[in-house]
Amino acid sequence: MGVSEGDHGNTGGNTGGTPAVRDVGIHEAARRGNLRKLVELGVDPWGHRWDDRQWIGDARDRANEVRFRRADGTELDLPTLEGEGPIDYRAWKAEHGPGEETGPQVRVAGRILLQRPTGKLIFLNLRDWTGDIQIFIGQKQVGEASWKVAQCLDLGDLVGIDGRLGRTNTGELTVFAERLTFLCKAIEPPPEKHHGLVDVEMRQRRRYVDILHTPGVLDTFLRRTRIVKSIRRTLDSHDFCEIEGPTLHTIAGGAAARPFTTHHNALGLDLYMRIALELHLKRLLVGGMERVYELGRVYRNEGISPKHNPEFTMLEVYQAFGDYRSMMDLTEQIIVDAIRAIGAELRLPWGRTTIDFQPPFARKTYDDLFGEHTNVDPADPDAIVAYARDQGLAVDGKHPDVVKSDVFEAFVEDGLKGPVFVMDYPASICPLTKRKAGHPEIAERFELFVDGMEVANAYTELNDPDLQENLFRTQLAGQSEEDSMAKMDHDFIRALRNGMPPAGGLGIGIDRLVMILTNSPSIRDVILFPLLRPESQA
RNA sequence: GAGGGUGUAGCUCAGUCGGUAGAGCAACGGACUUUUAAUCCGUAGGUCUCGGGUUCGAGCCCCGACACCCUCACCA
Repeated sequence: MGVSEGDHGNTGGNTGGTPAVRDVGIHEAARRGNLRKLVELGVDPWGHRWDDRQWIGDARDRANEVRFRRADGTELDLPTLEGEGPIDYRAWKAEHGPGEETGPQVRVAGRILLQRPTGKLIFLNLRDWTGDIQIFIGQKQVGEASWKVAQCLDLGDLVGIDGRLGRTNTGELTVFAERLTFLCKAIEPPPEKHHGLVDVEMRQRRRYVDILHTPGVLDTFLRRTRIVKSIRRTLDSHDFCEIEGPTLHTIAGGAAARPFTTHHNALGLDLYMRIALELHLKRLLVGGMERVYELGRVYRNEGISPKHNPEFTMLEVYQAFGDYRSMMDLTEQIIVDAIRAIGAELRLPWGRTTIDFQPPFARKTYDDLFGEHTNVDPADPDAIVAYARDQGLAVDGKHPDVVKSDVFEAFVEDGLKGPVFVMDYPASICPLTKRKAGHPEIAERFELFVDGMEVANAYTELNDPDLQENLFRTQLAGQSEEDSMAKMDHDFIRALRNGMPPAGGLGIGIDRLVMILTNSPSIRDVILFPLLRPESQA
């Protein structure tokens, strides 16, 4: 850094919360200098209420109100920049004059992204979350007080502008400032103005900078909120009610994953962060909440990858007297509604390809896909084990259906472009699922795959308490207890003994759905604050 | 957990064969009332991620650590 406090003489003695002992970089020193000048002008550098303004996007929408009034009283529309380069608006005025431009009064606020001072005139590019607009600040036009404030502006500061909407000589829509109101100082400089923040690690650690300066980031996260709102709207329109279940569990049930552990001091109780929403929602089915869902965070203590974050958002839905086919229709509607909610087409770009979400999505059985992709008879366990061994998969000591599942995951799932519903899984790997009538070896379960990624998972829910208890007791061969979904939960069994209506249940990984709908290659592109190791404080 | 890659100014990036650390933007000083990544003149800014080693000499070679990215494994 090299610039110590004394060098510029503008950090010492500052009582506005400046850290007492710290090497202040040249950028911070300059900004603190401007901050002090503002204070000397009697301006609060941290601003005040300014909520009677309009969005920049709304101001831009008033562009058609900017008109040219000729001396004879007639009004003309202005030429616009539609698709073309800059316009020589000065020449246009000379041609159509004499006259003057008129435009509506606007009040906007935003962050200074670019500054182009040209002597007694400053152009700003101002941004709020609805868009950008150019500001014209002329020394004569804006008045002495505002001009003095304008001399203290740094990139990244927040300002409010009162002025008239108009166009500059090049035709650019601009607010011609009549008053400048300072709203907040930025002590840290923004990133490089052409490229923004590029370093992936810094983008994640300083998401506030990323959202502001990396193109498309704000849009992706706003789309995420629209998708989530749309999902709630779709479910609410079918009379589902949203609940909040416990996130601290004494038994980490409902899925096969390693949990995070935690501890309650007063109770002296070790607890798990939930890995799924399932078992409590089903208890509510027993309790008569016939259509119920939760949209919330679950935690899995597993590896991190472009498709996995330790905490992620899950939707689980349960519908009394439905089954997995009801859930298939609902899944389609949730996704199609969400795509419409973000104003996208049903044919969505995905990397270098597109994915077509025109319903109905393909529906194929597990065994059919298994046979298509492996040329092995899905009903022949010996052939499957032999195939798995040939392909180098570990088979020793594993239940044949586990081997079949391993083969499916290794050689079928990745090839599923989708969207495709994979239906009817081997019952032995689905301990919470009802068996198909007349086919006890097949579970009424589907998973929705898009580009090899599991996006949704649904069952016809198992509601036979005796069978459920048996499945909890029977560990599958080759599965360690901690890897198994089948963790005994006596209270859940007791709930089933009170009678759970036959039902369909559905789980959707919200982060993955958002990835696909926003064409984001990594789950960390759709999670605001993904887990990172702490920054070293050196 | 295994393998590969990256780490240089506030930011974005160069850095040749191992021989004095570079640019653009940002910053500072100056000029400029219609600019568009404004322009022009000048100035300042570095623990080359960290720690060892080899060498007369290391941003560069070797060893180790840390962080992030990618692939694989566990998982959704």
